[in-house]
Amino acid sequence: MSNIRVRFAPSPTGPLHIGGVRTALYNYLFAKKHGGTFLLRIEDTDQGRYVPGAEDYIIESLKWCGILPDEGQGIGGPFAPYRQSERKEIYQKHALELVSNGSAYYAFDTPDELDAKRQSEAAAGNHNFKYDHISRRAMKNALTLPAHEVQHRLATGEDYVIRLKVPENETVMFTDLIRGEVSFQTGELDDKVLMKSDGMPTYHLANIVDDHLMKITHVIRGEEWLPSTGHHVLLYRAFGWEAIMPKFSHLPLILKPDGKGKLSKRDGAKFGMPVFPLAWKAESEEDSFDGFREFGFLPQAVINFLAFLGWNPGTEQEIFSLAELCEAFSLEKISKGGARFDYDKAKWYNQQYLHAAADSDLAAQIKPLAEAKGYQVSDEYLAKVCHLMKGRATFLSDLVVQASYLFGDVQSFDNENIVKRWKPESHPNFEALAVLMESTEPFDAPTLEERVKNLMTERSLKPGEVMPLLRIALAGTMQGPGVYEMMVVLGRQRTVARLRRAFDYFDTLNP
RNA sequence: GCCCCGUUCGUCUAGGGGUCUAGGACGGCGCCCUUUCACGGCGUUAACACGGGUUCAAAUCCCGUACGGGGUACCA
Repeated sequence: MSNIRVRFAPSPTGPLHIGGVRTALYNYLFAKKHGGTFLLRIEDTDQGRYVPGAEDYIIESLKWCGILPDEGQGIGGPFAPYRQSERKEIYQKHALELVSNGSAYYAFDTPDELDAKRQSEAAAGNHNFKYDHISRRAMKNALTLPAHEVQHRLATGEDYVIRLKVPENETVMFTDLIRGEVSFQTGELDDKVLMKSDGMPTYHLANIVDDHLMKITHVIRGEEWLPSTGHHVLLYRAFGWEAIMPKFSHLPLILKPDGKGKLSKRDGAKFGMPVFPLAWKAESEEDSFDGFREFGFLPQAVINFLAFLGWNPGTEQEIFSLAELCEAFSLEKISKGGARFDYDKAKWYNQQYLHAAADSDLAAQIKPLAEAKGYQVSDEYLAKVCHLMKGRATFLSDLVVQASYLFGDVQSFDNENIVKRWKPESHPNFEALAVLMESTEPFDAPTLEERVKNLMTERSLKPGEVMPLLRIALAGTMQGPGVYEMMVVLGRQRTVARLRRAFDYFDTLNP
């Protein structure tokens, strides 16, 4: 067991976005590759954005994907609690430590005052007001106020925040495992709030403290965090942890299919595809979504697809099981540029996995779908249907939807093709086929094929004038599995009855 | 605006100075298989953003420009 430790640290503000799932996946793969530990931490420091149910959703999603954490919220472990709202005192203590060593300071400017300041600055032509080493000299904080007044304000319970005191003129540099050296001039960085007036830490403080305390060795997160990593390094420095801080890797973003910006929850409806792993039910229709699972995706396919969205092993193999991904994964092979969400590729992966899946496994998975449609069939029968249909299905649901005629009577006939092909005068020939079916023994595909071919020869019938009509009689459509295979699955009784009924119906179209 | 990051076929990508007349996959197109639809097989389409360097040699290294993305909150 190596001491590699990584974390997935989502915020429970709603359903877990597919980009978040990929971040979790890469963390999981990296941990497994190195025999390390993958942990789940819930970053719920924003009380205002907390959404009930989101935490369970996150865990359910990881479970569905098969990438459950080894440690963390919902699992437990030596560094509990793993929910940041339950670690308030820890952050408070650490923030105070920074205040006392001069790396942070109290500030009393209210949100309203800051807004007003931004507006007045904007009116004066400065559109990028920052609370930084220059502007802090003119604000209400422990750097400008006399010590006794600061004490008084604190003592009387006035609202305050603690801000990071960013040095004026330094270069802060770190090595990103994906991007190489990245550096920032501290003069460009603002004095980030570390502790909010409600007593909660901001992400910036909490993630540094927790990553250190939880002995995280590698931070693998989205690119949206790259710009604030300068602050994070400054924080490690302020705590005296810079020499042992985690290695950073910033993942490229997943972009909209049209490439215009990062993929967002609204893109699902816009492009007719899922952007969440599982369904999410909110109060409004607009905020409720179906997930990959509800669309009929297999989790293995989603994982394979996601793994390849921004990563590539450098070989020409495209299909990878989770275990193979763990073996092949490396951070160095992650690409730097953002990757568009390629839904066609996702569907292709699903089709590949569907095709390769065992009939019985598929049967178990579509059973709820079949039952929901009111179909009452045995597991064995379901497996036979899967065997017939899986080669031409993209989604799990296709196995049920496209095979409706295997579960019940034909719902609609392809009348156009019937009219084109059916000749009432050959009804006797088709009746002869039905009679043939009644006696064919054994009732299997090779035997049926042989007998039908013999009969066609005897009566000088061409396959083209027989097979399409048999197909339509059994399935109603010109599409589907082999005619003889369908007959076997339907069984002798249903086949014969269905044929006779259909031929009578055909007569009514072409009298 | 400012800061950070990025830029190879339509898309995901391989490529880490010569083996690149740039490889694979998805998509598209065509053919074969099959008197269904798919699967499958074969073939085809199509890219190193631009401009300067460095070098005997650059898709690969450096600089600039353009374009794209991200960040710029008492959100994460």
